[in-house]
Amino acid sequence: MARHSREEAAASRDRVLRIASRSIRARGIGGTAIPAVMRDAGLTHGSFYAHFDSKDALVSEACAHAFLRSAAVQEATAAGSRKGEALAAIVRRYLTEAHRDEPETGCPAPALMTEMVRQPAAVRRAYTKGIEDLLARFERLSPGRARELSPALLAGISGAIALSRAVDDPALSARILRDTLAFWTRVLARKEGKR
Amino acid sequence: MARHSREEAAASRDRVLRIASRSIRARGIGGTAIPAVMRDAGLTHGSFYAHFDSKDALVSEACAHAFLRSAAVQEATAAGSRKGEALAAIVRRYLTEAHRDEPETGCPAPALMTEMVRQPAAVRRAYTKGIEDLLARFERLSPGRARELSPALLAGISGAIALSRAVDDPALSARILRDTLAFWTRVLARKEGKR
DNA sequence: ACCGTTATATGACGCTCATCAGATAAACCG
DNA sequence: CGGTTTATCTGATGAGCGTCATATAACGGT
Repeated sequence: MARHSREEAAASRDRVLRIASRSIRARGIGGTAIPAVMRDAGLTHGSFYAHFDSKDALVSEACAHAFLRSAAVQEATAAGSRKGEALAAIVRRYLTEAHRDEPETGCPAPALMTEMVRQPAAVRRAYTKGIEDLLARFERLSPGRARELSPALLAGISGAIALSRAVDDPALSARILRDTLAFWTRVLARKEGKR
Repeated sequence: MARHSREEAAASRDRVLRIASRSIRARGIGGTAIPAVMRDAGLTHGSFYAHFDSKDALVSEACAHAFLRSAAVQEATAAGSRKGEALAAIVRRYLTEAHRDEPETGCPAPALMTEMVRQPAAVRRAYTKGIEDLLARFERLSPGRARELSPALLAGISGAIALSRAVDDPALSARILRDTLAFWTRVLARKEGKR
């Protein structure tokens, strides 16, 4: 009911941000309501504006946060794979049923793809920054000179995750993941072979 | 204010459906409001339920309608291209800035991708049917035996359109379209070469 | 000519949302 | 210790939503 200490307040803010970051991936931006986020954080809705200027400000930060977490996972995957196969390892981990079924901890790129067009400038900026970083990582890890391949790869795997979630037939959903993984694995192996 | 004739009523229903079909692609499903659709159709909100059982029923029909219109465009493109190059022609037409900038008349696959997970059964069914038909068309038009390539292709081009719309940097948006088109054109040409 | 049907319109219901105003009380700071 | 700051709560505002109840009046069939 009353005020918290600096650290407690910072922890509250962090909790709200983390919950929002998961919520926008699981329920979308439009489906993320401030009252629900605050309730999940163990607070009442009114205190929201003590921490953030607006919903847009929260969503911008939450979006950036989601990309950061996702980036950490990818870097860890890259670090745990053999030289030149890092990108293939990332793709292999990306196109799984686990990733499909857990959007709230997954990559924000496919989760927010279609909603972004209609978001205010600050939110789109955060998303674009995340996409730029993703592409830069792909280019850095590309075997051979496959720079122009990165956008097609990102579009391909994020599109596959989004589609596999959208479709209501489990067999079709699995096929989308499986065939897309097989395709890109072959493409990346060929690039690797070529040096 | 009063009743219309059978034909006029059917025309009203059709108008509502067509407007909804455009609206879900441009504004999303959550962003499509019945009052707005009815206003655009020149009616008041209350008469909506004389034509449709619920918003979900409207969205289901609108989704199916959007896939049908999009299919007609693709079939026309295929018919106007040389044998074996139909798929490449479809992709070339798909990955354009015009398609990116006109979602309301474009393919519903990228427009609704991320919202579908959270839709009721009937709506997801309509979307899945549309995706199945799309994949079947791609397989039918595939040069050589590129059947397992279709899901990766659909994910790749719909993901590219969605990403190119999401991003706020025009240069990046254009690059996503250009590089993805170049990549798939090369892939399809190789398959064609192989017979 | 009539009457049941129905495509519209008006208006209301209950809900949820983003945002803000005011009060409270604990934390911070001198 | 005293005064100020501020994290939180309660509650309100106004808007928009999907849905439905009711009324109207023209249509369609008899």
